[in-house]
Amino acid sequence: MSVAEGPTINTIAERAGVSIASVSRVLNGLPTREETVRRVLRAAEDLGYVPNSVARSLRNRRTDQVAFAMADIGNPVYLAMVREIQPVLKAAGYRLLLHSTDADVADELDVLRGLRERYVDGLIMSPLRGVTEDHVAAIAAARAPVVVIGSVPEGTPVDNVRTDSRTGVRLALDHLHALGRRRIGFLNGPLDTVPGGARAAAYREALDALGLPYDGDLVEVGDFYRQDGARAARALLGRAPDVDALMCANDLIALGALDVLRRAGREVPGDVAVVGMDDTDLASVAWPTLTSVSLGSAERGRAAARLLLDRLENGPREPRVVVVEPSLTVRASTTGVDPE
Amino acid sequence: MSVAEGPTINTIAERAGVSIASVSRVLNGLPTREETVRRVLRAAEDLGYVPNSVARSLRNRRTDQVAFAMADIGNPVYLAMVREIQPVLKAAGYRLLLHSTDADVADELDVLRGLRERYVDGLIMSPLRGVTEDHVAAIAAARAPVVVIGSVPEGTPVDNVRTDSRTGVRLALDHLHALGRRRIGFLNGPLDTVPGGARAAAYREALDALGLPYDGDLVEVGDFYRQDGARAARALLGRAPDVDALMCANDLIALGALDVLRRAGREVPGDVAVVGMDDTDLASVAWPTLTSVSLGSAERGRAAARLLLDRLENGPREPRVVVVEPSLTVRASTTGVDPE
DNA sequence: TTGTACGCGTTATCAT
DNA sequence: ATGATAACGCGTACAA
Repeated sequence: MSVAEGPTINTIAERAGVSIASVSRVLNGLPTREETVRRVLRAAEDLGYVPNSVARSLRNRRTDQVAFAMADIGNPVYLAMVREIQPVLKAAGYRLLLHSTDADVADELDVLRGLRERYVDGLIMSPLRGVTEDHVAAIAAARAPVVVIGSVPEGTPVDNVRTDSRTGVRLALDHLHALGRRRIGFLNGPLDTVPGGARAAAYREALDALGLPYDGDLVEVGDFYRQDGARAARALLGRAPDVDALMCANDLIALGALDVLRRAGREVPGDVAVVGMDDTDLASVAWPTLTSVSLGSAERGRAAARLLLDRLENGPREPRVVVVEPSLTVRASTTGVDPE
Repeated sequence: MSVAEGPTINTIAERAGVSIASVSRVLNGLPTREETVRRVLRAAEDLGYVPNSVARSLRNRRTDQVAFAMADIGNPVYLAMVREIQPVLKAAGYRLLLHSTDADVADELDVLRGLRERYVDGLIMSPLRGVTEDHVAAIAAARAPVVVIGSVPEGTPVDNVRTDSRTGVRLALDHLHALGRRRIGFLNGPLDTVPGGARAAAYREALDALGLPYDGDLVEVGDFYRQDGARAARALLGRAPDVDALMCANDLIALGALDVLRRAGREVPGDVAVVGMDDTDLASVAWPTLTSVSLGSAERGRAAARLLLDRLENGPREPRVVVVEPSLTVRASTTGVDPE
């Protein structure tokens, strides 16, 4: 509430009867005569002095801030990432800034261009619709290190944390096949998103590998949210009532599918087995609990934070790629049995 | 990746053959001779100039940043708040900084004291264990406006957004009573937290109002997470097998209770009705879907952001209090019927 | 050991 | 209309 001006090193210098240089030295622990140290510290204490971080940033050319730009804070995947990123940065003395781009490419580019204002020392970004030429250009002009979570075009000079959703889909379909399912439907997200595109290809590949035919009636595309999943599931069930399993491009879609199956009186997994993707917190809350492909969101967040810190502390070096392996968390929506 | 130094107004001035004052004027849209404007803009364009936000902050004494400090990003309640706060701030031109204090009072105080570094223009804070004298002192010394989400001691000079969990508990118990439940258990969070304490009192009051006796066997205290809820539910069921309803201090606790009831073969709501609190996303995902007391997390977040913006834009004024009314979202865990 | 003076990049005041 | 110059608060090379 108070609007009083804060004390600066000048105020302290005056009060302690020394120069601002001495004040600065004492405050930064540089060798100083004991008497001077005492007087400065005393004055600083009395005045309740706290260094101005903005001035310090200007002088030091670093803000001790890092930003994380994601599509949508509401998505549990990004939440899992933030949860891991935050403590890593905090431990290293960085503050975390959050950008929500609403999966809007223009917004993403704004964030990247904004880096030139130097309000952060680095950025972790997870672009939904992929890294375009514009992204690459903006990253190059950014003058601050960027770590991208998600796939980037071959040869893009950026630190990069990715997963292998292809293998992820494969794990899921293998699992379903082993359970005897042969009519495996696929509820995907938008094809113009990176995950959507990759998962579409992966689905066909996995079918091939299993010797199952591709049937367009078994595929439905919507957005990545629960209602879209419900809509898609309804459509697919109408067209292909004999479907005996649903592979979903993320957990939210799977939840929507579960809703629809329940209302339609189809048993899960008895009639239709369901697999989600991302293995979010929701998977263990759903009923039946949801078998889900983990793409290591938490690990990816942590890895990205570490890559960025390393770059911030050690400067330029070869761009690095970290790949997080997917895994399958089996729950009741495919086996009928809940893991402890 | 590049480490090139960025152009400053000096660079531009040189290139355009004018003084830095003119550059600044042009860039800030102050009246300037057309010829000068053209040359400056041209130079700025050529050089890809972007103003340095740190220098600007130092000069303007404002950072255009606001922080939100919460106990735990993992908690869906705070997530709901962030989701609302972010767009409001963004629209007003502020960046959002996130602090996770792990419900640690010392951490909260650190954040408040940190305000004196002036790295943000304002702060929204949601202290779990209440506003202590230390908080009040730190807020007063902060030299940046603070908005507290949660209750604050009477007369504390801070903008404040609160809800009325007392009424919230009352709504839930009325609902359960109307459904014929008479042995209503209570799974609470830690009593030394503000929500925990308030809800404990509210539970007794509501029982009184309904003419139901208070029975210590029907009350269990744990932490605010799912496992704690499960533990508490187990204990309570052991002591009072005749319980016919469970009021839970938040949704996570309720989820834990649902897990236990299911394993124990108790029907929900047939044998035991369950009510959660906070009405998070999880409530509609759970099975059965969870009746939950909404404490307006989203509204509270939005209100807090607005209060802060108002204070930032209009300066000192009387501290204000916004109260968000609770409401009950009825779902299957009490009625057996899903809404819609 | 200490003080003076300059630079970090902007904005704003005051002459001209 | 424009330019020189003084802040904003801090850190440090250099001189004393």
